[in-house]
Amino acid sequence: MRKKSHSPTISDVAKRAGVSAPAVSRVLSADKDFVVRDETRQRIIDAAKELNYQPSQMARGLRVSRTFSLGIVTPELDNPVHARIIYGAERAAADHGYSLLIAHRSPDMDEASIYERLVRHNRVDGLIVATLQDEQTGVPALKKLDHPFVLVNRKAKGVPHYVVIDDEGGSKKAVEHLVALGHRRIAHLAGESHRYNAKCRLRGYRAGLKEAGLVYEAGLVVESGYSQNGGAAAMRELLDSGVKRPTAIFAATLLAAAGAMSVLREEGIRVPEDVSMVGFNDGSIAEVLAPPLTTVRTPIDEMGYQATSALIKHIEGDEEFVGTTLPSTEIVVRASTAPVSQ
Amino acid sequence: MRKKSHSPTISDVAKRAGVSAPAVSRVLSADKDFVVRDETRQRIIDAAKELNYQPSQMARGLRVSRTFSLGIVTPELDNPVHARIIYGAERAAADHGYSLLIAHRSPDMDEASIYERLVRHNRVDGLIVATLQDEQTGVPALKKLDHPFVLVNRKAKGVPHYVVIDDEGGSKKAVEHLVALGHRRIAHLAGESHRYNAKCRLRGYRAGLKEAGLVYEAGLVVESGYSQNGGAAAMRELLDSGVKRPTAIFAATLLAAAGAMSVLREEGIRVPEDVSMVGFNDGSIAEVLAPPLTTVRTPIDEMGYQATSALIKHIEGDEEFVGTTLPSTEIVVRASTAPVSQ
DNA sequence: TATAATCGCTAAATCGATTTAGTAAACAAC
DNA sequence: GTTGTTTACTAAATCGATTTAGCGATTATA
Repeated sequence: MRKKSHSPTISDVAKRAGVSAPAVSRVLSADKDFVVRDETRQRIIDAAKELNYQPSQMARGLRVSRTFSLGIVTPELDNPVHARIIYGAERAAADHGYSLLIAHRSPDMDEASIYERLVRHNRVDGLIVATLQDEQTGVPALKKLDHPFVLVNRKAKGVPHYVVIDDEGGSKKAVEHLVALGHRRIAHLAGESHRYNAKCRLRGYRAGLKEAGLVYEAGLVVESGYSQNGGAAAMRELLDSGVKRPTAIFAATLLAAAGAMSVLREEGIRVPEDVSMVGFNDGSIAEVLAPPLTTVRTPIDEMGYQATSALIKHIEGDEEFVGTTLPSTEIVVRASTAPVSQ
Repeated sequence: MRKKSHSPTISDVAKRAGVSAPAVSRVLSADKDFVVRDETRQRIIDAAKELNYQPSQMARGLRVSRTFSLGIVTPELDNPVHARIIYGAERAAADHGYSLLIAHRSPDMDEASIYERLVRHNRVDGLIVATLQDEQTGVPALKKLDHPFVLVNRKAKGVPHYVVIDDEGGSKKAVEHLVALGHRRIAHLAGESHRYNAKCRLRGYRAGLKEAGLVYEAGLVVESGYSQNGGAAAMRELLDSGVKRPTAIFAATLLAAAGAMSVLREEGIRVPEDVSMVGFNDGSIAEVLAPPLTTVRTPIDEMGYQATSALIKHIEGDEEFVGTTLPSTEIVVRASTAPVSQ
């Protein structure tokens, strides 16, 4: 009395249409090399529809050695940036008939073993690597698998399969925005220096300064990491460092900006009257901060979407795969930035 | 020249161990009814290890009609609450050797068709329904599938398979906290009245009032929904309504609290000096608000974990499945609550 | 010594699709 | 009228596991 009603199989459809199973298979997969009379084709299609036939991906996959599933490896599931990458990836996968399997990597877990589990155990057709932790060990591990993969949100040496946002360009825009408001002493709360995004954003910051004819001052750059606590600590460090106080700050992330603002508030330094603040990557948090935060908005979900689409194309035989940098970034001006005083 | 090196199959292992494929299968799956000499068993285990053999879930699934995968249906992937449910679900799935397939439901998508796609197309063994939208249509749709499922974060009539947090108890604690601080005019920014969680939290609010001997005043409850914009609008409505201003507010969500606080700020009403604020569900945002928000912390990821574990047990033949309400909730006191003034 | 029971395994069927090879029927060409 | 082509399909093999049925060898029982 366990299972009574199975899903209809290809033979059920074949029987109903009065043909053989292969005929059904080839008609439904629109095989060009298979010649059928229109009438037979129609019978098959009708039968499939009437039974609401869905081919078993398992049986299909067993034969063609594919699972039609992709694995996405992500740290910090509750980080909105990663959530949006997954969101984009999920849409792309669904659009192409693939399913998306998520694997969370907690910081203590071995990177390589997660990749291996997805490829060997789950047999995913491809891997979406959302934040590769360590280029030194991660990239060789990925390459050794000899399986299609794509890097999201970072590049790595010798890996042509990546999709990133324009961290550098966006950061430059942030600086330009501040410069346009008259700021000339602009600090940067930077991510950890070994991180890909951190490097790009720092580079963009420097490019912005340079273009405005401002000199880079090492004392105005403090490593904060990406977190709110890091942002707070870095802000405090900056205030205590003895350098002349900046009139504006560009933080490497939204959370770091938020953390920095809470320190400023404690110190009685007003935003934006005394100091303007810009954060990187937009998010709903930006709106509820006091004051609402000016940010650089980036196409995060688009990044997930494009990476996944490209991966699927690659899996399905499209040999060329060129890395993509999504250009569109824009400043979302809120209340945390204002013209420099006096 | 396509694929050279396949993953090792059961026959590879069998050959290497000098036995038949079934022997390998039964030894590796620790089949009690299969009698082997210890030496043969060891040869098989060694061979499997040497080849790094992983059984193909596809072949296995085809035979036993299971995919060893679960589908989780979630709205608003970038909502931290849902992210944490997924996080918990992913861990539970991994712990039991299942994989987790995520399906995002955007508000415009038909609920039933997503369930159906997961069950019919992806053939998941079970469904984790994280926020059922509409009880009237959703529950019959789920039941019609005749497939194991579990409701997370809400109950529904006639569905014994659910895991929820203690919305009511947590809300009561929020009120108790405020009462302990001397507040007697406590408002509630409520979720939409048809939502499960909203109802529970309102009930908890009323229970808290009652226990403190306070009378429920309809004018102090405003429907805000769960979002920051909703919280802001409701706050404004409350201020404009003409009722005597409350000294404390319990908001149904963290975001609603944040939105409400931004309105208070605009109006020059200080938190917590003039009004105390508590939000439901903790999250990192709480720490960066001005002031940092007192919240009710709930075991969200635990909810995802337990729901998934229970679902798997159910799939694997455990007939009994009793709904669970996770008891532990606690107040996280931050700077947004203070003793009532005068 | 013949028969039964137990041990330790294997052969073959099966799951539901795809793919390769092939075949019957209709028609054309020589 | 035989051979060759084309048309429209089908039979059988296959993917990699599990499961059912069963078989030869050894030990126990009558």
